[in-house]
Amino acid sequence: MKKSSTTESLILHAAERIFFLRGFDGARMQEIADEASINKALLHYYFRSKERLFDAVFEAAVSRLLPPVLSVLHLELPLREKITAFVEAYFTTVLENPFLPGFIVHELQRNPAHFRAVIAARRIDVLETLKMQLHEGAESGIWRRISAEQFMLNLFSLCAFPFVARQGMQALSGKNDHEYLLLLEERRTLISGWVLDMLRPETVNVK
Amino acid sequence: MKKSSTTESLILHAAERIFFLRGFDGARMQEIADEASINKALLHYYFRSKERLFDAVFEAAVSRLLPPVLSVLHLELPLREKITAFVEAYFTTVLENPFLPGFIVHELQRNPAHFRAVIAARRIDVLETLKMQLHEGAESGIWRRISAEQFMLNLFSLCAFPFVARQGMQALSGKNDHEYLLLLEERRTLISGWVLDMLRPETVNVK
DNA sequence: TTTTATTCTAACCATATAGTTAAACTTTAC
DNA sequence: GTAAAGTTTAACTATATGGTTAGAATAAAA
Repeated sequence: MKKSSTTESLILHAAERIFFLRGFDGARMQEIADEASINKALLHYYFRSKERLFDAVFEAAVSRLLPPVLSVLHLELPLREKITAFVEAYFTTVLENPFLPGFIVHELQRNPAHFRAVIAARRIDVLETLKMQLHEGAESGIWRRISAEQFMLNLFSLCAFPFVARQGMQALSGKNDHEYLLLLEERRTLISGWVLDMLRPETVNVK
Repeated sequence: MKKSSTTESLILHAAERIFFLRGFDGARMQEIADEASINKALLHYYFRSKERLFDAVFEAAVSRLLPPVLSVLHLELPLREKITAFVEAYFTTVLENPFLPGFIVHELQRNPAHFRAVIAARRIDVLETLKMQLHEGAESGIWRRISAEQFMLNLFSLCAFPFVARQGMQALSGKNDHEYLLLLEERRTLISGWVLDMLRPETVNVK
């Protein structure tokens, strides 16, 4: 049973490349088979159907992105460090899988229930810890009052959107792939500062 | 030739609903025909092929989003007002077409050249004016030094991502449709403040 | 070595889908 | 009112696609 496991992961990796690139509807089983250099029937031998193969890929994708990224939000860390840790975790993970965010975002639209199910199954609660921490910070006057939801949206937006809309941003900015990567690396060092700026208590009339 | 123009826009609207929801690959010509309550052959009579019909929808979509949103960036306005105007334009447009951002983002991934072509054809240059304005602001010490690209990314990210990843954010936050809309309306009033926070010259050790 | 279970393939099937055609219906022009 | 042009439809075609099957090749067990 040595061969089976390697073939299975061979298929999974090929399917991942194709599904990441084309989404569920755009992907062809034949193309996945070709990508894996195997017969199309073998796909069905290992994963009964296109749906199941896709589910496996999606599950793996979510597993690769969410845990490393969301777990830092629960750590016992000052907000400042937590933000930096989040940004680092996000960029590290996503720079290794640049199509991941777009893939997930598209599946979010295609089949919202799918993602909900995955989230529910993992009992993920991102906001719990964050809410407390932000509340405390606001009470003690260190941070501006902001809902955990808006804070999360800001953090996610600044990190994820440049990947999700990469092609569009490149088109608008005229940057080539290399230049855009530099831009992303620069962001990696800047985002946590920006997020903290948004948290700083409002200064009175900076002019 | 009265009927033709109404039928054409009837088809376009139906196609828009379906393409927005399912993307090019997920959409079926039959479903579009049903949505428009017409015969499938009529789609081909008005728009030779699925590709052409999609192109028409995409062109219309880009036309609806980009001009109102990007044009404000060229106005002779102080940065502060410009940012507010941008956010207002974005939310006004997108709240009327909630699937627009996701649709464009997906097409960006599926066929990057398509968007590039549209941008090129319109000779859009978002950064030109912005660069000067940010440079002047930085020279005079009013604003922090930041590249126009990063600034644009920040602005776009904070506005667009909550729409693009709406289903995911709702899943993570547990908000229902109505609650999420409230969150978006709240953002609409907050984003320009945040963007300005990110622009404010770095204060020395706020602790 | 022989038998059995597993892994893999070529050829096939059923169906869904984009696109076509020929004819009917409707509007416009005269 | 009639002919021509434009619009719409039912029925059809060709093909792409997900999935199946029967059997070959390979590995494991005896």
